[in-house]
Amino acid sequence: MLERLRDAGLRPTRQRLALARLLFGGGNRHVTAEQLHAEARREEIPVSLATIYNTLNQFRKAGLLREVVVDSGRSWFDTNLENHHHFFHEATGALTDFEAEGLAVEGVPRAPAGTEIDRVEVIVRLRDAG
Amino acid sequence: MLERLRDAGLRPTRQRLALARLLFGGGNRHVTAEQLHAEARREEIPVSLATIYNTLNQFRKAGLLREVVVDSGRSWFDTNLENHHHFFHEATGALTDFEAEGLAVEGVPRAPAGTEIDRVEVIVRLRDAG
DNA sequence: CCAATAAATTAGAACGAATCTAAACTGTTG
DNA sequence: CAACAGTTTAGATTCGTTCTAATTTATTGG
Ligand SMILES: [Mn+2]
Ligand SMILES: [Mn+2]
Ligand SMILES: [Zn+2]
Ligand SMILES: [Zn+2]
Repeated sequence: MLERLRDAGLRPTRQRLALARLLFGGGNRHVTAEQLHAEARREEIPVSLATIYNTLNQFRKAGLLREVVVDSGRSWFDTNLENHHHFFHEATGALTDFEAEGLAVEGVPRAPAGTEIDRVEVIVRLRDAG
Repeated sequence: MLERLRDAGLRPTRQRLALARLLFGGGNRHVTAEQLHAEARREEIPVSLATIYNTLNQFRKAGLLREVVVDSGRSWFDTNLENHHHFFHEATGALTDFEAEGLAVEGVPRAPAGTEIDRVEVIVRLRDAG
């Protein structure tokens, strides 16, 4: 973790180390700022909400996290940096990955003049079956 | 317009009629609540911001508008109900349509148990060329 | 037409997510 | 270890959106 932070040009402070452990210590995950803050409190890591926001944004800028926009109103952060897409279940707010391998998006038009394609994002919105 | 509102089960009030004219009177468009409110003021249509929000949400529920989520923090409403997708230019906030004809999304995995696919949304994020 | 009634609109308060401020604290360097 | 830049923090602030409760308006059936 220490290495990872240093490589990203971020001082390995207590808070950043603890949050990096929560975020990257297990498998891949999606979190909101409030969720991560609650989790830190549970683990008795003393960290303010302001620092949670600072850290998530710094990690994102450093390329350690991605942001996923599925719902206006709150931001999700994603530790999975692989090429992948998302299911989003409106009813429950559940956000899950699916691999981009096997998925083909064909026939995307040319980008408007002066711009180029940064990313093609696919969001599969789910509803309850029935 | 009157018909359209009645068919949607919405009383054709002054405000709804005026807003429907702004939204559906010309070609297709994308608006935020604040944008529509500013436009109404310019046209000297007396309508409160609360009514703008009420109306946009009622129109969306009635299927007269779609919501487009490209940025956490503000909602976009879209008068284009055809099957289409979006370019989003992060730098400028410009949101533009492209037709779904010619676009193929293949290999979308099966929906998780208990759910079914509602919509497959493609967002092409743009950056400045260079 | 005119009540009577239900529905819609409104100003302003409230809310939730996110950012900002400026003061205290901590990691790094020499 | 001293000095300094970088970081954290509580609390204030901002912004988009929703809520509240009082007023106004549309509809209906007499
Ligand atoms: Mn929403
Ligand atoms: Mn954003
Ligand atoms: Zn993901
Ligand atoms: Zn559109």
